[in-house]
Amino acid sequence: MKYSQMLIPTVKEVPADAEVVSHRLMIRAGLIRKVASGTYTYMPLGHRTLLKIIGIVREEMNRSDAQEILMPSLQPLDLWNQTGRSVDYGPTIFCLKDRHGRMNVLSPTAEEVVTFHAAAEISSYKQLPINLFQISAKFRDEFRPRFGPIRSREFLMKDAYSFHATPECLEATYRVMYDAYCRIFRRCGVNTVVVQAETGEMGGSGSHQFTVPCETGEDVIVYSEDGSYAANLERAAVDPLAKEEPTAPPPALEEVHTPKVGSIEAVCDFLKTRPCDMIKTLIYATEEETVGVLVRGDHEVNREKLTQLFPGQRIELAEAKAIEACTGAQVGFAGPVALEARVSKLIVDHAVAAMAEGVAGANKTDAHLRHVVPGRDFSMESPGVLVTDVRNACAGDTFHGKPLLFKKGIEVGQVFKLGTKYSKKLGATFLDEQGKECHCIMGCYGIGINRIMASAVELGHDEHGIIWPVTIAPFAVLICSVNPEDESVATVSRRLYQELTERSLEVLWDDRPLRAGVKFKDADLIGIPVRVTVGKRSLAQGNVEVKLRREREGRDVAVEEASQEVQALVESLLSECAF
RNA sequence: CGGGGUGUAGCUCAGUUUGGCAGAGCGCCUGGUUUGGGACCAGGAGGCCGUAGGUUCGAAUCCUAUCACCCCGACCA
Repeated sequence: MKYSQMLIPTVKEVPADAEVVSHRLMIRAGLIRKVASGTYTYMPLGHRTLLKIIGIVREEMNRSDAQEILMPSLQPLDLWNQTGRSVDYGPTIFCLKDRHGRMNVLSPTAEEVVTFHAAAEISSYKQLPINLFQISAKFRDEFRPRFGPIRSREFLMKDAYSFHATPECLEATYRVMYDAYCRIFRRCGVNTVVVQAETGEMGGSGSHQFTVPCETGEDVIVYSEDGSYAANLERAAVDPLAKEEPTAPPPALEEVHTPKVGSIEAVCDFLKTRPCDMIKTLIYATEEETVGVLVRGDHEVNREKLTQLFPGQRIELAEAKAIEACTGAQVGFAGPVALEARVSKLIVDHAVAAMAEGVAGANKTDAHLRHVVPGRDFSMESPGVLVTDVRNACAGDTFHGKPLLFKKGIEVGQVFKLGTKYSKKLGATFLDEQGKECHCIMGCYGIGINRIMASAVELGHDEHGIIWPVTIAPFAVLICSVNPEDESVATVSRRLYQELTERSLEVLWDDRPLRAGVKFKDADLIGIPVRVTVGKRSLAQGNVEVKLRREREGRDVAVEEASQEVQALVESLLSECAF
């Protein structure tokens, strides 16, 4: 392909709305353009990279005996109502009404539709297991699209769904998918960390998340230094803290007047104390009960851990009105003392149970209590009270005695064991060998195609531009003709282009009649792994210059040997991404 | 959804405080000189100042509404 004929709109200056490095470079290199918030067009170069990634994903899925299908993005809301996910997903789901008044969703994933097909087409254990996948546009009405293609409202996802007769069979396919994912990310040239993950609104019993560690990521990975433990923050467990032994018997409760001082920070300021000396009391509500949750002032409640304690229920922070009704005080003054009687359950985090004493709200507007002693001033043993782990891990925590470390990352893939959640709701059953009707056991497996692309840029770039892994680069080789009007340069360039193309290499030929500097800057920006520079200067010695994008210096190679040499280079780059 | 910010040329942004000819750099077009790391000279095209109302002799500038986009937050009581 000739550069002069291709739409590669590189820019020197970055549009103001690009924040993170991958977003900036993808715009500067002319890979993408924004259409509206969270929606992007992939320009020719960017599209080629998407196709490369899709190709690798497709190959590995096929190799794993998954079968490709294509389901509609437009799906009846009714199916989503049947599984209850129209509610679980909430406002993140794109919903639209057609001219007949029917409600439709723009698919964020496809468990409902694929299970609908399984219900219709699968009737015998002899048809199982089966693994179906598609690569298609997905839609999420994100409350806040950001980081360019990393969190967009429309994106490309590979989603696979497997159906099984037995848990062992699911286990086997789960393993196969897990291995396929390792190969896919390795072949795409992005390093991933695999962590235990929560299943969120997908439901199910087990999950692993594939995360690319980098600063831009929105996910937090928690791990121990020796690698024996890794989980995402939603799931990361912590050891209970050691019980603080008071030096002296704690004084009696003391009420202090704290007018309009509601937040942890304000109370600390006002009472000259520290967040870690406070007991934070949060009031949650499910459909039928009110729940009190106690964490230390410097800790955060972990929503997933809390949700686990109330299976089958939605648990949300209570509304201000409900909080006032429950505590008898304005928001900001809830506290554990005498709270047990006002809530149906009281969840106490281990770290609170370990405190010798603390400061807490007094359940009375504009008042706090000092010297609140867990166990003395509120029970930790009665039936309505549960002492457990409900907070996020944080710096200083350990698990199994090993210090926990934290790293940000971009989630690029996740595998789930779903179980029978969807097959039960949608009636996907089969007859087993005994003729007994059973529900299909399911797994599902997702990969964010655009996120692989963005992650690769996050991992592979320098101050001049992108450095693509050869496997997903838009082209493997760039021929840069620095004096294209010179006859010998034109001839040698054309010859090299032909030779390399005949060797099945994908070549972009920069034939533009521009100054060398401009062309080199563009070359660095778009990040093609191998650059062959053809110019009068080296041609005088019968040479061209061959340079890797990731290396500073190139070297001269005789024209006759150039294509052979370049092919060898490309192959050695390819072997770095082989598994 | 809450808070903050920004909408002026394809891009980055001045001009708005204090109302008075629509600006700069980059990019684009033409001609010339250059030609291995974003060249130089000369000429040129390009904007209903987000949109709709209002105030005024006069509005990019002041007022009102509205839309879009960006940032922070959205469990820290």
